[in-house]
Amino acid sequence: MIRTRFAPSPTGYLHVGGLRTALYCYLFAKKNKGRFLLRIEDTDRERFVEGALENLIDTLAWVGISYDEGPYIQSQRTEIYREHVQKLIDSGQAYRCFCTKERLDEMRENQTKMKMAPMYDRKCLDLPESEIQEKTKAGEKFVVRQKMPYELIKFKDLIRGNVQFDGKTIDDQVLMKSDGFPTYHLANVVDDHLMEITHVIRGEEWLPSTPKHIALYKAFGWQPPEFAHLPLLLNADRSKLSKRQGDVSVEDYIKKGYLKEAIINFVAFLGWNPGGGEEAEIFSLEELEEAFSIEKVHKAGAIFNLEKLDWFNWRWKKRLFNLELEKIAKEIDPQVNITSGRKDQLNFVFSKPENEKEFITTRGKKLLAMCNNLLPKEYSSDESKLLKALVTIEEKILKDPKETLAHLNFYFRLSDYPQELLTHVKMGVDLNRAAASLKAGKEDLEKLENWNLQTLRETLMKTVSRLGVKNGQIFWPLRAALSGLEFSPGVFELAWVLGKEETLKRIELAANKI
RNA sequence: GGCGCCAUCGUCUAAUGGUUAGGACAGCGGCUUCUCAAGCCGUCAAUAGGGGUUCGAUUCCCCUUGGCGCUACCA
Repeated sequence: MIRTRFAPSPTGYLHVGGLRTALYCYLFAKKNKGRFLLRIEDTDRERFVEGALENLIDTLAWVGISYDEGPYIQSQRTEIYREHVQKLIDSGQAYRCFCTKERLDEMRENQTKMKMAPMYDRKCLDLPESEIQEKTKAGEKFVVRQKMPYELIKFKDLIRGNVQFDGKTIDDQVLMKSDGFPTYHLANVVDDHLMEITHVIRGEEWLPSTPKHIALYKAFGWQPPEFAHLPLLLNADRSKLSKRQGDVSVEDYIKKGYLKEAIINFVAFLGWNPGGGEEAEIFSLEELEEAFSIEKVHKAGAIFNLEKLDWFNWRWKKRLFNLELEKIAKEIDPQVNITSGRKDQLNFVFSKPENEKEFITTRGKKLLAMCNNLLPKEYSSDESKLLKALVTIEEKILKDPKETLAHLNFYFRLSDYPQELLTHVKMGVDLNRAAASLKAGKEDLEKLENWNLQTLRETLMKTVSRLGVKNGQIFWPLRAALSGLEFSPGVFELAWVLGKEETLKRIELAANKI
């Protein structure tokens, strides 16, 4: 039975690198029908942050990564570590060290000066028992250090292959701090063994510590688990992803409105991909569970590139929204014909016009819900108009609901605009052309009785052919007249939302400007 | 400094001892019932350098270079 764990220290919020580690641990367990557990490594009391644990748990739940066991809290297990370190002392594989911080600092400084690697000089390694008793009785503080074996330590990393370190170059690691709390190295090894972790999947920054851990397993007489060291997530300058160069906490991205699907998808593909020539990139968590394999994880670090995140986010927004639209359409009209002409772009053909109307209403209400409290109340007085208007700016709302009002205002309040807006040099629309187009458009629209998207399009296309000009030469002045804006939805949509009366009024107004 | 890890387009990456080295993002260009956007199509763009092994290497090996990580009573 495969067992993995995510073992963060609650020193703040969940880091995106941590999220990816958690995700890979989770995916590996799922893929292999194993179990995934959460363990909180809070043995550093100085770095304890109030609320960090709750935040961590909430964030994991939000993205949909669930654990089968835990959370286990290391600070509640200190007795276990104490017992275990005692075994190591008894068997001579760890020893008490009474050296003061001052002595250690001085020692390291000297070593550095002499171009030597700073390492503990083992002053306390062979302290006589009597002296230990004496110092302890006198209340002297001490730590427990691991007696690092001076031998070659080899192991096979699932991602990196064979790796080896010379024990002689590795410091006698502190296992137990003077405050009675274990260090990461001890607690981690003890817990991983006790919790029967089969695969330790963690960030690459732990690779140099792995020989210490292997030595510890050996000292305890335990079988070490498999190790897999994940490539780092990087800043744009290729340094380890840090707060200084942008947002690193998952919560920051949640706040910015990124979807969990997008965050998961993006992070999963940073350092991993399904391989085998697979070119699809949009994967749900469930699909990732199926596709994941640790062998396909990269060795090199990956830059955390927000542009790609934005793309994933957009794809997921569209996909999720379309899924809902499809559901709504089918509920309204089981006979509805849905075609996806373009990527992520659905066309709905209903069997009855009433169904289409209802669909637009429901669709509009959905959009309204996304930005409701951002709109002035008076806009709701003509609900039908508001809902239609929302549908015409659907994509903008999906992009950023906070911007809805900016895209919507002109439907309700036409602001004054300069005469030149009605012209367009590139399309060959001067004032004369604009005036003629407005006049022709108004004439044809006045005659139109059945006012809908379809008929509006037909009518105005006829206007174009009647005058024998290019589309834009008719549409641009009309669109400008109806919106009073440089950018807006298309002219058919505008006329459709505004209704006949308001449409003609706005065209008249524009014509009077010339 | 010591120890270790890593190296394909700007970025994320695919593939293979023999390919026109593929895709995606970004960029650029174009298309569409007008503008912005979206979408579609196209385009630019890479095997760090040097040695080997081999008929042939981007792929395997070595060196160099570069990048990164670790080097705490932090994790």
